[in-house]
Amino acid sequence: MNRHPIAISDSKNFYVSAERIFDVSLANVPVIVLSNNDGCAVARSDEAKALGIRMGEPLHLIRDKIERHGIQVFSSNYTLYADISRRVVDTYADFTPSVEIYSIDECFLDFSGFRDREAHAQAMRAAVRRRVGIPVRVGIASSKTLAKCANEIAKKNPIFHGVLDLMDEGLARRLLPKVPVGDIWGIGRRTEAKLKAIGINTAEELRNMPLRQARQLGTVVLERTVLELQGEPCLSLDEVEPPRKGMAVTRSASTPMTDFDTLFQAVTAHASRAAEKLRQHDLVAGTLTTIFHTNKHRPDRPQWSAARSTKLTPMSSDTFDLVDAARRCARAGWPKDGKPYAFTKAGVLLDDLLPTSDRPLTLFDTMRPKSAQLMAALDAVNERFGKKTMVLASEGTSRAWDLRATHRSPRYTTRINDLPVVK
DNA sequence: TCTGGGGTCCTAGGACCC
DNA sequence: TCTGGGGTCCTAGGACCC
Repeated sequence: MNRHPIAISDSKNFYVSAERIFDVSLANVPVIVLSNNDGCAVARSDEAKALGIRMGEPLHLIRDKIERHGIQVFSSNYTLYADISRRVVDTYADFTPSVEIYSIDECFLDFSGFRDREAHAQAMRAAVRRRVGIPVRVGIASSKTLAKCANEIAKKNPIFHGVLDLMDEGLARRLLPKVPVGDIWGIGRRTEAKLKAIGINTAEELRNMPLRQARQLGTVVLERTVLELQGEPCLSLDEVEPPRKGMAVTRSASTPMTDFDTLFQAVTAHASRAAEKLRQHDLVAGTLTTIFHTNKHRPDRPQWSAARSTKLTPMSSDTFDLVDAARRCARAGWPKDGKPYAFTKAGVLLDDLLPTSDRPLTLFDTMRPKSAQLMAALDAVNERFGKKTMVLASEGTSRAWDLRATHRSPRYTTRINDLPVVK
């Protein structure tokens, strides 16, 4: 089989490493970076990990430790991290023709064609260290999942000096029995438990699992993981970033929201931030959803969660439209049974995103059905398709026909399905 | 009035990732 | 008192149409 080496390079404790670039006094001391709301630790230096600070640990539970050990604490600075990330990617690009950005601190790299892959990876590491100041580790294998395994092993065993090449089957057979099944990319807590229940505890054991059984236990996703562990690539290197499908603005509230006005304010703020984000990315949204729920960490208190969606017609990135839609959704989800709920989280989700330039023609504005707008929309269709055409509002309703009668339109009438697809 | 199957689209929920 | 935020993909089941 023709096996192309894929590398994954990830930055060590990325947010912490980024902060350290600008402050040498942070070297060799415990450092943590907090989540958006300063709620919990999302990045930890090795020293902080050694003190037992866990990923996602709430700040209020570790105040003691911070005090006692003089741990340096930072709020997250995503603008900075994004900039550092871009510089790291630029450096990778000097070492391979093909880079897939997987996350803010990880890239998959095409490593085929290099005679000494390990030396090449070491040279790349040194370059990133020198030019950007970030330590990275590299795993190499014939599939993404195996490369992630290699990276994981290199991360935990200093003897590899930050680079492990698992293209060699003999080496893979020696090392994979030592990788816990839960450490494999794509195996989360649920699947780990299911696998352990049937005696599969390591990467080596998972790789030998019958495909049919894998599919039955964990759908095609698990089946792919097994194939990938066998060295058969199922996930290709994807250089072009796929268009985004949805986006979200959600926040936990420091003080619970118990009355509707307070929730209204939160939803309003999130919706206008969401509108900003849309415009930043030159997108419009077709669907808006609001969500809010009570504190799941307090099951002793009355619980409520609500999610309500609405279609945005026309598709929009207009702050006013989004705020308006979000408020309507929130009102629809607000509890009516009079219990004293304390909401601690609210959010606005946007879906069915399209680039602004691809915004489809709006034929009927259902919120404000004015004949002038209707005729303007039809004129836009005519102009676009170069023929006299009238489009039905939808098949199976008489509304379009009624409109046609009302306006005595001289235009032709065409089924919506017969029109060219507007993308 | 009863009986059928096939296809598509949509949605909710689960699981996972960084 | 205080417990992150932002994503993707897959499946099952219902609605609807022919």
